[in-house]
Amino acid sequence: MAKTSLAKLQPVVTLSQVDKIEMHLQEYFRKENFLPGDPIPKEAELAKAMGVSRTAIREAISRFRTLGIIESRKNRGMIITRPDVFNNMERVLDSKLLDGDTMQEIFEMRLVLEMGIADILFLRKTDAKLGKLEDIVNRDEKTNNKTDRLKYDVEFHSMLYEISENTTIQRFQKLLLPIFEYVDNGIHVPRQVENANFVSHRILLNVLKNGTPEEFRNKMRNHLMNYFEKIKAS
Amino acid sequence: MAKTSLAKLQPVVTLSQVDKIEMHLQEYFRKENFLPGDPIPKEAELAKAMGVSRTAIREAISRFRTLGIIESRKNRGMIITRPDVFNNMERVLDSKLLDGDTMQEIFEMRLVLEMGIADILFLRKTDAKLGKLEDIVNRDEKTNNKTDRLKYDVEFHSMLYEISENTTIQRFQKLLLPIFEYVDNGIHVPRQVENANFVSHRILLNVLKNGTPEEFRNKMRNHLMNYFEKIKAS
DNA sequence: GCAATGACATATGTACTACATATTTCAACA
DNA sequence: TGTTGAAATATGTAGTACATATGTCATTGC
Repeated sequence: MAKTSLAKLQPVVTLSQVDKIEMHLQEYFRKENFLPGDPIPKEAELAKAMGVSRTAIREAISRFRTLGIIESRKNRGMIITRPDVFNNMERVLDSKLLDGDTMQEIFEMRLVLEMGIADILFLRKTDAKLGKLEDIVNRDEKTNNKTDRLKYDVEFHSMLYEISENTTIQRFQKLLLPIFEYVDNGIHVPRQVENANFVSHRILLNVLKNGTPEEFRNKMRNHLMNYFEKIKAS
Repeated sequence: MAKTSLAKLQPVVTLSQVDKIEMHLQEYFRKENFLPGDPIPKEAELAKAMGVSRTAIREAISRFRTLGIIESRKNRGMIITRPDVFNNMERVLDSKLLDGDTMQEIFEMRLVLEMGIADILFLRKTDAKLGKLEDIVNRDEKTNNKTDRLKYDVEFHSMLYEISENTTIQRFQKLLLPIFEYVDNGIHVPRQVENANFVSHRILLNVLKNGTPEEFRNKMRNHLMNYFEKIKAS
């Protein structure tokens, strides 16, 4: 037999009935310009209109519900809802089914975000927020308890995201926190007073107060250096 | 009536039967240490074991299928699958139900990623990849066609993500491309030969070849300046 | 023997019916 | 007028039956 490349003619995909219903509904919602809050037809009506059983309709609708596009209030009908972009990622992450490589990549994504957020921070920083950040740094410097310091580390970086005022990025970061615990395993470094190059939270704070985005990015890079060293190998 | 804050004691949430089944299954899969590829019990068996109808089981399973955690092959049973982190975000984005603010925030996230990816690029760049990037720049510089230049712009930035070799970030970026078209609307700037500060793709390429991550970040910042100007107002 | 054919078992997909349950509506009643 | 309660409504759950695609295995024919 000749050495053929079958991979290219894969997508013959036979759509199931429910798949088709899902597509039709999606199209319907869009064409009729449904907006969040709008009620959609009853299950029975949809079933009758599309000539299929209520069972199939329910399964299709169930998908939209899982995606957060539709909400159904018992006995009152269903409405379109505004989905959360990262809605279901939570459950996927929680499933512990992601492979190590993906986890590692997501971890990298966090590093990238922290490096890149500098400009936004300088655009949005306020005295109030900087004050909160300073509180965290103060408390951090006062403790020697290992778990406390870990906690303050998380708080510090979370606060940075909060200063960005981008709730989507914040949400993403919160979602990812459990992953850091997974990947962080063993990497997390103690306060590095011994390392001359180490950039502390205090330094980052001061740069954010009086410095420039460029400075901040460079300091942040040093602050996260250990992680970059770690991923270089991968 | 006193001015009370009822908001805080909302979460009395009555879980539906299917919700409970979903939780139980999730726990079951984890405790039994199911891995991708493993077959799970038949619907009928699950229904009997949990003392509920097959209907309810099917709806719970349907959620896992929507999330990409389970795959069912007709008449052959169901197996655990490795979910894609951004699996269903596609459908959510496609629903056009996200509000403008969220879109804007996602757009910002892209800027942040592009700014922060410099270090990874320098860690992973190869001559082959740089060659491809140069090809794109060459073709870009040769054309004056507006749509072509837009195409090359997308290609250039996509190629950067590719150089990062982080397929998760790549996937995320591809997912977001349609959003850029939405938000980009009217912002997208023509080749700015007239602007002395403007950093071209050619410059970025050269810095990536012979410069440092710090330089690259600064150049990239200038390259994306127009967008930052735009978001400042928001 | 061995390959082709076909019957059967299996498990998911779809359909239909019935009833449970929570919410709203609205009329009856004190 | 305000309360109560019955009817109507629409989703949630249960159960049954059958369709359909896949795999198994025995039968058939060369």
